[in-house]
Formats: sequence, structure tokens, C-alpha cells
Amino acid sequence: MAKNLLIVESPAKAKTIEKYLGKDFIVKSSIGHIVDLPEKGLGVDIKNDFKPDYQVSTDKKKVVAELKKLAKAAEMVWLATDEDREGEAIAWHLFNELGLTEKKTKRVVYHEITKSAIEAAIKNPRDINKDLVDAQQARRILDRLVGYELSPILWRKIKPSLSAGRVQSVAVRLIVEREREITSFGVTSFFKVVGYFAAGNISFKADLDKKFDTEKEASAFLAKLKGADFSVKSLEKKPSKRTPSAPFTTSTLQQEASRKLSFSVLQTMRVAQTLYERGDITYMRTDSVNLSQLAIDSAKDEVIKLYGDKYAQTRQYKTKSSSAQEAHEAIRPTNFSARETTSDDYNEKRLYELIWKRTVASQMADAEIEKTVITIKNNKADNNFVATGEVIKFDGFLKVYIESEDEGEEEEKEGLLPALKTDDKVNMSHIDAVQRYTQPPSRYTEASLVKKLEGLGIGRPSTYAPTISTVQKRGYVVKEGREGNERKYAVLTLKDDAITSVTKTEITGAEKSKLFPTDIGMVVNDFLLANFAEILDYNFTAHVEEEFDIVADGKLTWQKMLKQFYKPFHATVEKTSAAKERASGERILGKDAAGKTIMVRIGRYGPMVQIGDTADETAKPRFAKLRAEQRLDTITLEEAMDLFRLPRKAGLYEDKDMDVSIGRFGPYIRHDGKFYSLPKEDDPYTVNEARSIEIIEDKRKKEREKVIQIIKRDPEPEIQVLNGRYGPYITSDKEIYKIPKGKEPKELTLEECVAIIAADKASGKKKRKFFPKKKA
DNA sequence: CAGTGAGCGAGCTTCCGCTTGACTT
Repeated sequence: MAKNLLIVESPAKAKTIEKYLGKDFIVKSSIGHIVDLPEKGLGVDIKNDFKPDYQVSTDKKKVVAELKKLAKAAEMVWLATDEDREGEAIAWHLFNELGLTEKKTKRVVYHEITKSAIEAAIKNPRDINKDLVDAQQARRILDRLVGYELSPILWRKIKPSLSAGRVQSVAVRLIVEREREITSFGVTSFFKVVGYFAAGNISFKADLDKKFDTEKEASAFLAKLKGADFSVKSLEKKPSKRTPSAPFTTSTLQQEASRKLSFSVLQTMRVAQTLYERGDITYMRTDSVNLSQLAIDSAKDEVIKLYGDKYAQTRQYKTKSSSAQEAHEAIRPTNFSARETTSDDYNEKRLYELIWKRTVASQMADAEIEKTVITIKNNKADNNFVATGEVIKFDGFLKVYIESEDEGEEEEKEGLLPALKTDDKVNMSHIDAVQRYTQPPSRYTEASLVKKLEGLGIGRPSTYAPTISTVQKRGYVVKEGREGNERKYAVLTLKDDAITSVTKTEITGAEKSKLFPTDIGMVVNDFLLANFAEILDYNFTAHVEEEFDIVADGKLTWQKMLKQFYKPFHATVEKTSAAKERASGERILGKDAAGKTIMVRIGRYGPMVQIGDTADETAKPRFAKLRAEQRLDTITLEEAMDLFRLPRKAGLYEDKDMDVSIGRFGPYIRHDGKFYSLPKEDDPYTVNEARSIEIIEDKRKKEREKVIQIIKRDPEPEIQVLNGRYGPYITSDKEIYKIPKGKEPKELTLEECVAIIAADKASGKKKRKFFPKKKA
């Protein structure tokens, strides 16, 4: 039995450290937290000074039992959990649950997993920092109090199973407020003037230093330029430089993987986890931009080897985030000489490459750029045209990595400019005055929401992805795309002293994978904001974090801190609970012809329109569900009335009614208990009997054509060759197999099918990995 | 899959942060 037991949080980390420490050490992991408050009930005894009821988590019982056994046998137990609030608490929980004594326990910490860092840590043990543990208790219990006192209010006032919390409720608020900014944004248009010039044989364009509000003004300006001569008024060359971005943290990795690879934040974490477990990258949940000296040195070696001395420039970055706890290194390759991962998974390869490039670029020289600004005057009007160009004199880190920008931030590509000097004449080819529209702020993507939350100091690297899942699971937010609308814009052109005008169309407002608030999200948000503004305040977390820090410094007890927070908070909870009215987002749209009130609100089954009053005993009210794309706060009276035109009868077929309506998956015809989707080009309000019959017959025909052939086997399950949405495929025993190119599905033999299935199984296609929420 | 809509009230739901293992579509 080894003399020493060292405990870390992550199993993959344990494996690495065991290699560094040799045979005197056995290294195990706690797999995160081992105790927590119970899921059911508050788990905090408020009257008894907030005494928490910690319990070993059900899925950790085995781990704790094993560690306890090993600890008993060991001479010394080293608690090597992360050096942050949560890590310190885990060490303390381990101390308690494993029945350790101070004599037999040492607490060690390190910020990077390198041999020298681990050895240094072992030489400098310390005690568990109880003040830091107390700060964690304050954090944990405050989150429990907020979450478990607010959520039940929502169940009563709005809908069962809803939730609220310090982090998720602010995330929802951000999305709701952004949506309202967009809805209330007043779009205005203006005219931007661009001149197209040439000098020598280089063409270039330049923007006018003035924009016009109306077409009339723009046109008048162009008219003024008829017959004008253009020449260089001034020319400015400015050297500038660009500096590489810091290596990845969890948040920046999620942002770049979203922009460059279109990954969701969950997908990024999944793929990164796999790379981490393979040993290809360092830990992926980190808020630190720090690199170990070893990493910096080997990055430098790699840069010199690949690009030469000129390109190397080592740097240490500083974190900008005030909430950072920096228990780990930045996310980086473990081995810089590996440009690629040995994994053959496409996404793992791409994410690894991104991490490699970002890290290596962070240790490279600045790019040197020469910016040129040419101002062009004319002899007819006072306004000047300005052309800007950029020449990269030395590419530096740009050789390896260019950071992407969020939508709306990107600038227009700047082209090459001709070599000119003051007073040189330039030829004008034509000048456009293009109508442009002001842009509302853009909706959040998952990744840009993470960026925003991080900026507010809300949430941690381990919770960004789960938080985004939670707000979607609760139905507060949906991630989706929207088709844009056509919009017309005018283009005036001055060419050969004549002005022409054309109208063009563009698509505006199209969205892909953006976060939209739902009606429930808005109603919940408004309710919380009205009653618990303090919790929803963007600075609430920052404020309590300051207090946690004071607790961590030993200058305030966690109980006292909680008491100060809880008293007024709980009073508001009581007051809000006692109030009678429910929150339903009710909005009265008007009256119908018969004088009945028409209103929208959240009903038992979601957002709906109601005509008439439930208190009216002479006539029952009528109800209709809102469509997916409709919202309580924007739907018009007319749109609401339209909802009552369905379901309608399209006619009879085979002596059965054909009922047309719109469901969760779009318009459909219901006939003889079966559903038939309406094709896009058909309108549910007008589709007639003949067309409806055609749609039903179409689907029946497709179903008949679905089966290409069935090959019976015994005792093995039969093989079916079917026509699917993406073409023919083979299926057997609930698995799906692709048919190789060049094979005629109709003529596939049993032997060929068996061979295809065997080949597919042998290819070792990896099953998708994910972490569903565990059941209690 | 696609419906439903009052009020009564059984019993249920819920937080944030640390970590990964086990099952079907």
C-alpha cells in the first residue's frame, strides 16, 4: 500500500499527476463536489443560524467509500483540490467525510499541472483555509435561498415547475431586454455616398465624409458633382500594430468555436472534454489566461522552428475579469509540437487546431501594419471623399491566427490603394448614393450571452453551458432561426454626368441560432423585476461577491452576511406570496363586433387569445392558442382574430371530414384520425376540397413507396431497405446503415446487406457522448 | 405530435457549482 494518498477533483488530472509523483503516491479524484444540500427541501435551518444540512450526494457514495478506505490505509492524505472557493470547500468536505485528522492531512495547491509545479506544491503544504470555506458556504446557501424561495412563488403566481435563480434570471433578463430594444427600435434610413475612383491601373473606393437623410439631399449632392474634377487633398500614412489575443479561457473558447466552427456552447464543452481526457489539451473549465513557464517556452520553440526567430515573442497575459479565481492554466495544447490531435473525429480535430493556433499565436510577434488615408477633394463641393487602406508590413501572429468578431462589429474590408501624392489627379468612374438603414442591436447567441454574463461576473466556467440549457429547458428562451423580410432600398448613381436611380431589394432581419425570449420568459422576468429588483440587478452578483471576499478575508462571518441579506429578502418573499393577483401577462386588445372583450394572456397551456369573459354566464368564452412566432406583447387585434378562423372544414373525402388547422409543426389536414402536413405553398385558410384530397393521396403514395425491399432472416432480425427523407437506407435491429455509392437499393442481396452492416460496425464509429441531467 | 382553457386540490416542481458515468432517439 502506498504511503501517500493525494486527492484531486478530476480523474484525468489524477492520472497525469500520478505519473509525476512516482510510486510513493496513489492519486485519486473526488469527481467534483462530494456533499451538497439535499435536492428536496430547503436544507438550511434558518432559525439555527442558517445551519446547512450537508449530505453525501447519492452518486458520490461509492467514491467517498473508496477514498475513505484508501485514506485509512495511507500514512498521509494530501488534499490537492483546486485553489479556489469551491476547491477549498471540497477539501474541507473530504476532511470531514473521510474522517481525517489534522496530523494526517496536508493541503497542497498548484496552478498548473507540470512536474515542477506539483513537486513544489508537495514541498509547501498548508492547512485548509476555513475562511475561504466559509465564503463558499455563504455562496452555496445564498444561491439555495434565492432559488428555493423564489421558484415556488412562480409556481403559484404563474405556472408550475418554473424556476428562478441568481444566475439564470439575469440571463433571461438580458435576453428579454434585448428583444424589447429590438422591437422598439425606430429604423430610419439615410444615404451613404461612395465614390469609385482609379489612378494608374488601380481602382479603389472612398466614402464621402457626410451622410444624407433623404434621397432628395443625396440627389442634389450628386447633381452638384456633375463635371467635377477630383484630386488628392492629403495623404497620410500611419504605422500601427496588432497584438495577438490571450490564450483561451472557457468563455473565449466558446465564443470563437461558435463564430468559427458554429458550435453550441454545449458542443464546445463536449468536444473539449474529449480532448482533455485524451491528454491533448489542459483543463477546459478555466477563467485564467495564464500559461505555465514550460508552456511558454515550448510554444516559443515551436514558433522558432516553424517560422523563425523574428516571429517569436513570449508574453504573459493578465485576466480582465474581476471574478476570475484562476485555479488553472489557460486552455492550451499539452504538447505544442503536435499541430493536430491524433483523434480522427472531425470536430475534435477542428477544435484542437483552433486551440493550438490561438495559443501559439499568443506567443508570437505583433503584426505591423501601415494604414493609409487618402482624402480626395473636388472643385464643385466642399465635402471630401476618404479612402483608407491597410498594408501588412509584417504579418507576425497573423500568420497563424485571426480572431473573429461578432456580427455587427465587423468593418468593411479595406482594399489596396494606389501610390499617390498630394494634388495628383484621380479619375472618377462613378458615385453611388446608397440608401442604408439603422440597425437595431443584435440578438444574443449562446456564446455572446456567455461573454456578457462573464463581463458582469455572473456564473462560472463550469456553469455557462448548463445555464444556457436551463433557461431553454424552462421555456424562457428559445434558440432558433428566423427568415428575414424583403426590404427595398434606393441606389442613385452619378456616371458620365447623368444621375440614374434604381430600387433594389435586400433581406433584412434574418437570424440563425439566436436566443429569443418566450412569452413565459417575459412574464416571469417582468414579475421578478417588479418584485425582486435587487436579485435581478446586473450588479447583484458583483455586490455579493464583494461580501464573499470579505468573508474569505475572515472579516465577516458567513452567518452574519447571510442574515443581512436574508431578512429583507425574505420579507419581500412573504409580501409577494401574500398578494392575491397572478401574473399572466394579460393584455386587452379590444372588442369584437358583439362587444366582447378580446384579450391575450398566459393560460394553463401557454399563451392564448380569449374572446369574452369567463364570468359571463350566458356565453362561454372562446379560446385560441397563439402561434409559435406570435408574442403576447406584439400581437395585433387582427392577428388575434385570425386565429379563430381555424380549424375549418375543407370538405369531405371517403365520407370523412377533412379538418384544416395549424399545429405545433405547421398547418395540417386531419382526416380519419390521421394527420397530413400542408406543403409550404398551400394556405390553410383557403385550401379547398380537391387540393386537400390531392395532399392526402400524395402522402399515401409516398408511404407505399417507402419500402424498397424486405429481406427476412431467422433468427436474426429482418433487414429492410427503405426510402427515407435523405434517400434509400438499410435498417435492421433499430440501427440505420448507409448504402455505399454505386449500389442499386432494389438489387441489394442479403449477403451485400450483411457485409454493409458488418463494415459499419467494424468502422468503430464512436457513439455520441453527452451528459444528460441525472435523475434524483 | 396536432386537444385542452372555471375551481378545487392530491403531490410534484426549484438554486449554483464542482465533476463525469451510463442509455436510446
